[in-house]
Amino acid sequence: MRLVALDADGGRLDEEETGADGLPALVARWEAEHSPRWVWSDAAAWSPRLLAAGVRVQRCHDLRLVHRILRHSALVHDAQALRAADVWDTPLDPPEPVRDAGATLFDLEATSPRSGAVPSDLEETLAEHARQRTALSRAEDPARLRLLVAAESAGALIAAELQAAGIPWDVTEHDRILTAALGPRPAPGTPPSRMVAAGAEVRAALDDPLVPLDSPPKLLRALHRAGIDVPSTSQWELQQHQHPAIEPLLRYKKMSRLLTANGWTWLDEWVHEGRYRPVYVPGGVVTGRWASSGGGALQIPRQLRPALRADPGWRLISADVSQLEPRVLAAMSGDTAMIAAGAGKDLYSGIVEAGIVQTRQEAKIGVLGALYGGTTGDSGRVVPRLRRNFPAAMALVDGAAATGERGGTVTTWLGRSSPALEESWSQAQRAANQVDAAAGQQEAARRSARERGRFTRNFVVQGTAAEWALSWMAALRLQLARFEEVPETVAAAASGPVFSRRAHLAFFLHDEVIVHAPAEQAEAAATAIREAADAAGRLLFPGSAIDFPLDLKISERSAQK
DNA sequence: GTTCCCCGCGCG
DNA sequence: AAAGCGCGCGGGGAAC
Repeated sequence: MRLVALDADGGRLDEEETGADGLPALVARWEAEHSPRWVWSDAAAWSPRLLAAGVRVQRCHDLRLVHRILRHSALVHDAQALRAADVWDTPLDPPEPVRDAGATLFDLEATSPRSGAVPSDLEETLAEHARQRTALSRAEDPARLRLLVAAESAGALIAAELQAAGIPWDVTEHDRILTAALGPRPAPGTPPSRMVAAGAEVRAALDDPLVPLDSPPKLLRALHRAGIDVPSTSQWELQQHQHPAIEPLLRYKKMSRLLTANGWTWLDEWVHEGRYRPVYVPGGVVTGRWASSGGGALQIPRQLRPALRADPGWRLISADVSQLEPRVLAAMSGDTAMIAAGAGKDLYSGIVEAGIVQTRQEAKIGVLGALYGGTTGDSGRVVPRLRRNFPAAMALVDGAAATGERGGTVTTWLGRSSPALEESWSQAQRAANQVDAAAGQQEAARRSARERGRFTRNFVVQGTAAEWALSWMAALRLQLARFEEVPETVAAAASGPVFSRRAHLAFFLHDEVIVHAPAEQAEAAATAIREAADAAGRLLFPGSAIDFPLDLKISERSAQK
């Protein structure tokens, strides 16, 4: 394969050829000599093989991810050429981890580039890069879009690095939690003892020795037969009722969830040599949030947090942002009252102290209602008060909702736009507005419009929060990469060649990061996390008084909240 | 026998 | 307690 060096205007400066085996060494040399921004087809395809060889790059431009932003962004006016190149519009997940070691027939496929992936040959890579450069240079507000492009690309590197380093995971502690909750690990195919016991209690209370507790339709019929009149078997419906079967059933459901989602089978499949290596999917959510694929990385139950444990002589530094989304909304809208309510403290308490609501819980429900479009219950009662006290913030989300109800497109702070609607949606709306439209048709169209409005209302805030989080992690990653290496004697070998001797990101969850660091670097890592949060705030909202306070802890074990 | 959808629930 | 947004996953069971 060939590497080409380009100048700032896209002109060719230099090029070099190498075989696949020589690639990491050549990349390492160019990285050291030029510190370039690597333009490549897809970090998810290139980065893992470099990391495995002990090579890390500082910056990249991920053509696949950037393409998906630019082709939809309302800030890009001249996108015909980009949209025509639709092989680049690929949502492809990273390759499946090889689960079946016996599948030798497919070994070749597992190590070669992914079938159906974006092009990776030099000419098409250069052509797409040129299209993206053109689109960016002609965009409205190119500076913001360039921040987004850089942040999204940094995210692609971080996702690959998080997977390579892994989360230090204490199998013994995980087993202890499972055993305490479920009973000792049972033989394969048999349920654990405490589930068996809870199941027996439910069946006795229902006076029905054969109820299949794992089949919602059958369980629902059995509940009805016992006189428990619930519309579904969900826990919050069950909690409304008094019956001796309810308590053991809820207990059974909790245990069943833990066992099937994160039980011993999960442990065997996903934790190896003390590391859980989740598959992150940057840009996997329409709003720009990350998704995950396999292992449920973004749904690790809080109950299992104690199983995250630093290697000997290392620490975990976990930090989450307090009320990220409302703060992002306050900053975007420049709502001075809302910014002031959160300044240096808990935003919800600030709303109470400003005399807008009585309790922190009310403040939280009201703010979530504002972000999600809640109209009923407590949230519906509090939102109007927020609308009076935070007019700019509420105007921003109300405006986004109104745009969505009309079928319009909304755009995040840095330029990611909501996906286009199906033509059938607009047709249904038009049809419902004809004089002869049936009442049911009109009601369905109104409901669908309101749903779209709630989606676009939330999109601008959730999407901008995702941009803030990417900027935070990108700044943090570069700072951590400058830390000194610690001696081989305290290396965390399981973190792999790039990360075993230096503080590194180990976990990310929307508004939370965990860094795994040698004990002597823990304080410095904590400082870096705080500085990166401040930097992200200034980068996205220069001149704004908004702050992003962190809840940060240094420990050997990740504490349960 | 395989594929797809729904339910329910974990996370933010 | 959920509600109002965004996800992934396992299990059951219908559809193919």
